[in-house]
Amino acid sequence: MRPDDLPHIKDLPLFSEMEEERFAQLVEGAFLQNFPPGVELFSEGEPADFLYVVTEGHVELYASANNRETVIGILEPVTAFILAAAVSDAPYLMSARTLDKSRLLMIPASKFREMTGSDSQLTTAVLRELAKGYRTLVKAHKEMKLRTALERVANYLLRENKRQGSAGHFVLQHDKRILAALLGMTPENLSRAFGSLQEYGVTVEGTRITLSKLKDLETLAKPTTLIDDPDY
Amino acid sequence: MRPDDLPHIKDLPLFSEMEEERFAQLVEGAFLQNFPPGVELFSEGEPADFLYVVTEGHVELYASANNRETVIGILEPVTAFILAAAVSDAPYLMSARTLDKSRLLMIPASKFREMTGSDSQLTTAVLRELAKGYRTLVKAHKEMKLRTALERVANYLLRENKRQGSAGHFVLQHDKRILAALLGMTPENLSRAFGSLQEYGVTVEGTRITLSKLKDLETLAKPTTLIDDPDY
DNA sequence: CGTCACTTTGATGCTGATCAAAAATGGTGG
DNA sequence: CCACCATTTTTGATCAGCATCAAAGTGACG
Repeated sequence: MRPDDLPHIKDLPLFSEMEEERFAQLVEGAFLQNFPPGVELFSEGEPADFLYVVTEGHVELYASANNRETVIGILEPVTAFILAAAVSDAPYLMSARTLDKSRLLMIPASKFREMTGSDSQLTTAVLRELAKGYRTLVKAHKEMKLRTALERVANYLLRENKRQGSAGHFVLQHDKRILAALLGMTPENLSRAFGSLQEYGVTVEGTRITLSKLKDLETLAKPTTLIDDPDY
Repeated sequence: MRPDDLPHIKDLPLFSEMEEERFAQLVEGAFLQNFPPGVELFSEGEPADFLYVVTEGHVELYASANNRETVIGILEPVTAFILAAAVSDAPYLMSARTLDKSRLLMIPASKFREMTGSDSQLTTAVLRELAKGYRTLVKAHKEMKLRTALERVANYLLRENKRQGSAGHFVLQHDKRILAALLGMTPENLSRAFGSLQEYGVTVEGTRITLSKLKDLETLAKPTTLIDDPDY
């Protein structure tokens, strides 16, 4: 691991409160590794050997059953993931693959569990982080059960617009195929959804999105802080 | 609060490791209260003032948007709920109501947060409990995105059969209306799903269920530990 | 024993999946 | 830099799954 990566990682909410010495201890058995796009990091059902942190690139969490596959979430820097499995010493419930060229910190789960047992700063930070992750997942679950596919697309566009500076135009961060799975629909359906949203001022040119009738789109989407606000 | 309730509660995984004195401190500001069925305990969007523990009865966690309502989970004794909101000092993302006559421990969230900051036994226990809750939710989310309504019903029946002793017959624990919402479908559809499952050996007489062709039902349902095993 | 909520049944229509194929895009090697 | 290939995206046609609306049947409880 490059020494100049460390400060960057130490700044994570997860580690920032730890004593330097404790942090050094945690990280000494860890790897910081580069991956090309499309690499499978782990597969659901495997024992959770590592806790991961994305520091560059993007990671897709996905799950399969019955010949179907769906995306549970997409992680951007800087985010720790698979915390619950690592804490519980249980099998991964999701698989993970890199979407882009990515840089990941891999902390052996046994070491991590050992340290969460003894370092209360760390335990508290992990608890906060996991609580945040839990709430994110509740929102995703609510969205899935309470909204139609078209509403999910509309709200996704509104969230992404806000996230990229509320300029009224932005760039899709992922392939439409992956976006479709994240939104719980087929690529064909997503394409048609974009078509239907034209009358609500949505223009799609490749990955470039323009929202020209925000009001109308919001009337359709009916966003709510209790699903759409990432800080809530 | 009745003094003889305390030992019962102290036995919760959440509290069992705490020192007696700390536990007394936590519980001194708490209420242990009886509720009739159908009482709304709190509503999504409200600040999380209490952490709850069901000690008797059943509690339904539900959420609304757009005139739609869905059930996120149903809790039985003895379970702490709404941990993430209490930890995060954030608004509830779900509403809760009693389904039966119920007995609930209500711990002021501020007190709870205060103590998780200072008692590392408690912090660790909360972390474990929350990690378990997170994994339960991941399973629910996967089920929702990866299975059809009929498959969800079939798998629910298999899980419930196992939970009630694998006798091949058992009793539905909730109104079919509520069960339908939990499974992400309408009551009409659940009724029809039961009809379709007759050819797989499923008999429904009121709340009494009999499974006479387990093999066939499993062939249809394709249960997997990574969704259906509560201990995984 | 009447009322109210829950459940079932039937008819119909919308939402979204599937299948097939054309069009667009992006990366690669010549 | 261009031609080619593989992949992604779009478009069209069709179908299955599930919701909705309406109404009858059932059961619990005052």
